[in-house]
Amino acid sequence: MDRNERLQDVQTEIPTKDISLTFLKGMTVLRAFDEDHTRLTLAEISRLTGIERAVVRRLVLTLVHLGYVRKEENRYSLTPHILVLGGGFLRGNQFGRLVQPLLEMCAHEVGYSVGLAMEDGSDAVYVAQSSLQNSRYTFGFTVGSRLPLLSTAIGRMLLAWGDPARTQKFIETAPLEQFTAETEMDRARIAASVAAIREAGASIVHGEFEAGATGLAVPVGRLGAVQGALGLSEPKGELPVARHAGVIDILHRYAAQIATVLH
Amino acid sequence: MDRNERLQDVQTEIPTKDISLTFLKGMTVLRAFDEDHTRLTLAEISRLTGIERAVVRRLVLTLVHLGYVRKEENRYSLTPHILVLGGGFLRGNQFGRLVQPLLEMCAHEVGYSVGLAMEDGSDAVYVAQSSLQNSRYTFGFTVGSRLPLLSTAIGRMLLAWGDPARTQKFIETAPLEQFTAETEMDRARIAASVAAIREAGASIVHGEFEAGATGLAVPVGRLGAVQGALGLSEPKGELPVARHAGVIDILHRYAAQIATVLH
DNA sequence: GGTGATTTGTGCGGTAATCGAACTGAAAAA
DNA sequence: TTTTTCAGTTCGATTACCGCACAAATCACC
Repeated sequence: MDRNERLQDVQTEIPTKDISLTFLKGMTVLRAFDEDHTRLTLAEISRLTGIERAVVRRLVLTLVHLGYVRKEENRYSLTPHILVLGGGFLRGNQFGRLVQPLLEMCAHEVGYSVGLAMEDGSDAVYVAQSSLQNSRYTFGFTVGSRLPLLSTAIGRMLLAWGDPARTQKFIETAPLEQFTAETEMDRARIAASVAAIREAGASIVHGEFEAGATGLAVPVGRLGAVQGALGLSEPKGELPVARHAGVIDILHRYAAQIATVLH
Repeated sequence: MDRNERLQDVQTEIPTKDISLTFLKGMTVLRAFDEDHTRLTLAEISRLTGIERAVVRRLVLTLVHLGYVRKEENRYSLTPHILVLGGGFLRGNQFGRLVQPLLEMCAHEVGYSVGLAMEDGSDAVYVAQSSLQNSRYTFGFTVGSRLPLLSTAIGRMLLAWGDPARTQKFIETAPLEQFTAETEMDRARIAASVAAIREAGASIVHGEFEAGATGLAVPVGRLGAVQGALGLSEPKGELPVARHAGVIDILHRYAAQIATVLH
């Protein structure tokens, strides 16, 4: 529901000058395909986006023509081709060749799956991720997964290490969602948490996004010019607090290496 | 050069009916950002795509407005937001939660990094990948990397397990690129190789894409309704031929599990 | 400092591409 | 059966788009 409304906005929004409305609508249609909407009819897309059905049809047909969408019966769904768009970004920034091996070594050393996220508007986005080879367990995050900035260790780390003015404004005004019983809903206390994180150079947040899970994160890049955040999630509270400092040391070491790699 | 020409084609191509030209151009602009072109000026995009510069400007501004592209000085580059598009596809198809853990376990068992690829037009596209936690080495492939169908183990596996008529036509007509000295350039022999792979239910290709590297792959899904291919690349020829059968057995076992997960 | 070749930004008139309503027909649901 | 929901098509109105042409800024080279 929340996301649908955001898609609808595109329609009614005052068109800033030099914006191509047709392209805007096309991208809106493309975004309509997400985690919860993998197979859509034209009418569904039309309702989701608020775009006229005949228009949706032509835009979707364009996507089919380009190979991003396939038609099966009368439902449309994304093809793997959509991944190529992001693939160029990943390899162009050396994620595949240089960053990924560092993440793997880091994960091996700390004993937990680690991930690298970058800021993206009002979210953090996973850009790389390692995993544990002997565990059936996974959070289900992938490259391209989004995390809320206000309620996760990685998110607050990005806020703490980013532009102070922007961060302050974000904490004061950004929408705040209650994910778990423990999600902090008091903006002043979030601001205090972020300040403490900036002081410490590391972020620890417990149970505010996934119940029971603890997140640890460190910054990648210089204060005020943050490039991303390196972090891990530990599901069950089995990581003793006494080991936190050691894990963060390891993360810091790899974060420094990653920072040099990301030119 | 090769890719640029492909982008140009979009312009001159006869517009099939019910295709939105503006959206088509917009997507062409978005595709102009790839591995080799991470930071582009408007004029460069215009040359790359063959689209009028003023038009490019409006389309790029639209992408900036949507957060997919950022401007720094007078160059434009992709933001991590581009990954969100593919993220919906990945999680919607259960790659994060169900497929990834299987890949990790498989990699642990065979001792090599394994990858899952799906067919995408005239290429194979990596949709998931495990990794080796104790090695600095990496091929540099990421999710969204493309592999040629004709010259790789994974690619030929997809051809062998796919629709026979389409496969035959593809082998006869698809462009054929010489990647290494060992790349097979004789279409008849490629057809024979694919036929043998179909017979064997597994694919082994040596040095035709990356010099010295051996690829092994098995199909995911039923013959004629292939969903993907599970494979690994072994860089140095250190995997003795005697172990191939054992590795392929393991891959088959995991491929079966992955097939059931991808509904 | 000057000159020529880059850029990006902008205004505007013509037009072609887009829109959107209305209708058909088919399929699914009640 | 009726009712609803869907995709596809047609066509006239219009508006959003195109693309030229000019201006201004930047850079390189001499």
